[in-house]
Amino acid sequence: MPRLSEGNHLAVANPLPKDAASELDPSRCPVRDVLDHIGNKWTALILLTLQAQAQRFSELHRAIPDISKRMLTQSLRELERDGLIERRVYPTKPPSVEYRLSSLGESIMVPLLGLVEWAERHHADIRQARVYFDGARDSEPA
Amino acid sequence: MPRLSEGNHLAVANPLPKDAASELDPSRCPVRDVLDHIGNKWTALILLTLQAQAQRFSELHRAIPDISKRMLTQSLRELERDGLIERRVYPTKPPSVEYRLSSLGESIMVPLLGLVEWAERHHADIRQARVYFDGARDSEPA
DNA sequence: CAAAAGTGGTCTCTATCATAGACCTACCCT
DNA sequence: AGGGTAGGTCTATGATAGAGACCACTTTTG
Repeated sequence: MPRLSEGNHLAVANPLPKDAASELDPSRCPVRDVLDHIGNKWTALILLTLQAQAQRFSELHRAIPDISKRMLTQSLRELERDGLIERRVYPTKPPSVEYRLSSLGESIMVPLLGLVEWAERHHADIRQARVYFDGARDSEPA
Repeated sequence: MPRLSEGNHLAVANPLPKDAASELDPSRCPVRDVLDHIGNKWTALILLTLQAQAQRFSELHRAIPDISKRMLTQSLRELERDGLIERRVYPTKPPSVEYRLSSLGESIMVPLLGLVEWAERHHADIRQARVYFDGARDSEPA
């Protein structure tokens, strides 16, 4: 049967909604751009920590002990570059650096906290699903 | 300087017991567990694609052309293991496999779509912030 | 029959990236 | 002068993502 006679590079044969199609293009897909960043293992964690209050580098490091300084620096730079946090240097005796959410950063907290809430509410379900999945694999009949 | 309580870490909502060790353990932190997964570059994209409609392996691959089969398989397994999607094998002539959101998977779409909406709404701000950040480095005023 | 093509993957190789942790400069305290 | 804190940078290394070959099975086509 003649399927996909069209030569489109996207090759979407289904009448998918427009938002699904736009997500295919990484260069102009906001979702991928944003999600790739906040999904970066540490970024969301940093945002959530800063949401409580502005914090200094070392405070952040203590709050998230299992991040390396290098990754903390890198993640903070990225968040700063994206305008989600602000970096303020105070010319104190040893110059202290404070990181705080920008207004843009605060605005992302709303959906992000929604996800956090979901995670807390359904984490047990996920763990249970994993146990079942792994168990079913083990006792899979031949 | 304001001393941050050591147990702050993400548990903004709950009063944290002195058992800070449990917070350090990523496998026990629902937020990290969940975010690490849905932030995994492809997983959120797959969920969003499946949200439109249940799809087969090849359909998914066509819908997300720039994922390799290997990563698609791996991501689908992970999502299945976490109970977010269901894998149904139909014993057709060439056995066809259909992936669809589970009820748990549908429930995560609510906060996830919130994040998507945020991303679409603020993507311009982010890009602008990046331009400013990168430009400010070059033309740093004295 | 033989070849092609589609479905649902697995396997291997390689380039990239994150991580740990050593190191560094500057300042303060004792 | 030794040690501690602050805010990082640098490097070696292990894990990981990505590309693409390969596989078993089946239907279609010549």
